[in-house]
Amino acid sequence: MRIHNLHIYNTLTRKTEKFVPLHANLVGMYVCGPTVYNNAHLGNARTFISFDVVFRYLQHLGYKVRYVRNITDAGHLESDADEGEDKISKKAKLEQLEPMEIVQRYTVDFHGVMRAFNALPPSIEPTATGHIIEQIEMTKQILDNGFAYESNGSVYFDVEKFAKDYNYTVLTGRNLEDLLNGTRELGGQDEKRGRLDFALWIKAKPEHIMRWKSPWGEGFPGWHLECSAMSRKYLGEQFDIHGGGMDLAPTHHTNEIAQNVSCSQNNTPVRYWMHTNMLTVNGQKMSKSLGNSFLPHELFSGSHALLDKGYSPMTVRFFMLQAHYRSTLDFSNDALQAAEKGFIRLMSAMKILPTLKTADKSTVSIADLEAKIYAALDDDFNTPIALSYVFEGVRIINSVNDAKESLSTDDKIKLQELMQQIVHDVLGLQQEETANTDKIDGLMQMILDVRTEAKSRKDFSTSDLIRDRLKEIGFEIKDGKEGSTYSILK
RNA sequence: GGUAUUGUGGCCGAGAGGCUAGGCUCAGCUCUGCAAAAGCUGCUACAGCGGUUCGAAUCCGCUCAAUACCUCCA
Repeated sequence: MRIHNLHIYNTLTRKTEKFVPLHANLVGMYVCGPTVYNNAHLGNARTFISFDVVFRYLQHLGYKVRYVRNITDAGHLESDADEGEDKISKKAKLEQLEPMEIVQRYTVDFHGVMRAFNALPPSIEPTATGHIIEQIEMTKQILDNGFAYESNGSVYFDVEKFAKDYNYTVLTGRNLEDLLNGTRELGGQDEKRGRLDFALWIKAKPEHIMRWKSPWGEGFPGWHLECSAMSRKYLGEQFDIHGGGMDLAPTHHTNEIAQNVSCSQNNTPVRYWMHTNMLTVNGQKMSKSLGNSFLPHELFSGSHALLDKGYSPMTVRFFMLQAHYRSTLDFSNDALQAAEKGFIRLMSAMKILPTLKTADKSTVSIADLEAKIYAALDDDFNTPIALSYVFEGVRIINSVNDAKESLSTDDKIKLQELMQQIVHDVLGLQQEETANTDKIDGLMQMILDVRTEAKSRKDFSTSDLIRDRLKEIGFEIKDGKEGSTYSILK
């Protein structure tokens, strides 16, 4: 276990607090996953990349982490007022497919996107439809505890009753009265008693495809319930970290807490709530409904109208890590361009690091650099600051390579370990080169030898011709003190 | 309308009462046959107006602007 001093910003307290897990060395973390009725867009990806770094860093520190991220494959209605159609069912009807075909298609898509961004798979990825029994049991328990009521085959959570015994708005700190006033009036024939009440179980209309038997008739679970039931099942009545996008805090997470508390009577089901901020486009939130969302493949290929060219998954991951997870991040061509250059510089430094020559003494302090990087990550996963010090490392590597600074053998090993662990293991950034096979390498070496020979004869027209022609094909030549090297341009 | 949050140099984006964030761009220099790369140096910063303080981009107040939530979204 690494000695550390991790602090996490907790939405519950609106403060950055020292992280102390419930059980030493073990961490339970739940993150709200996607509703698989559509392609995942980049905003979704940002959240999961942010939590991927959290997961990776916790593991790096030596914790045994159980990371649960659900797949919502039922119960998510079009409106939080518990009206409208189930999103999956709607899409299924639209495309004339089985709901499970929709679920399968977009789950596969989601996993592909996560893999492209080098996000580690969670420890458990449970689905809502796989936990109907748990959700029914939980609904029963909440009913028994008196915080829900049945109405015409549906079961609703009684928010105002809950608010008498507990703090319903702990997470957002909002005033309950304001919420009540801000919500629309209930219609005359409404099944709900209170304006803020939400469904635990919803009676299926005759045309509804996805339905299960329950003590209250055939129906399906409410959206908020699955996360409560599954986090409870796999992480217990109280666990360490719960995460999700900021837009989930006021409704989804608030209701989740109410369900957990009313079910188990445990006042604090989650100790640290983490919320990631939104990805914006021209200052506006990227969202499916606004129609300004980017699909990952549009970004990789550059086919989106707002882009000049494509950007690789690792460039995008690097770009996202240059902003803190609790800040909005604006998506633009210029910003991506800058990120791409920076990322390439980082990766080429990583590549020359093992080849550096060592000296008797170091002129730089690797221990200092290490301390600064860990201090940044310990401060609420501050990846932009950590990256700024990683670039200090890049400067050191390049300077040593230019013989302007020197490294002892020990320090070189230390720097290699540090860069490897931070850049690859924690930040999840990796070299992404087009197939660099041995044959290409041998061929290029031969060409470079011919060119070097020409240069030694001061036949610069030949050496320049070789360089220019190779560049046209997509190979860039760099002449260094120790000879020429090549890299494949994208 | 209510409730929040934010406003940093050409762009992105950290920080946060006194000490160069960083990346990209641009200009100059060093190195190099040239180029590229790399290193060094420099550039118009902290929305506006007041206040607290020896000192504020950082705290307080007001104004302006933007965004988010209150309705589906990570």
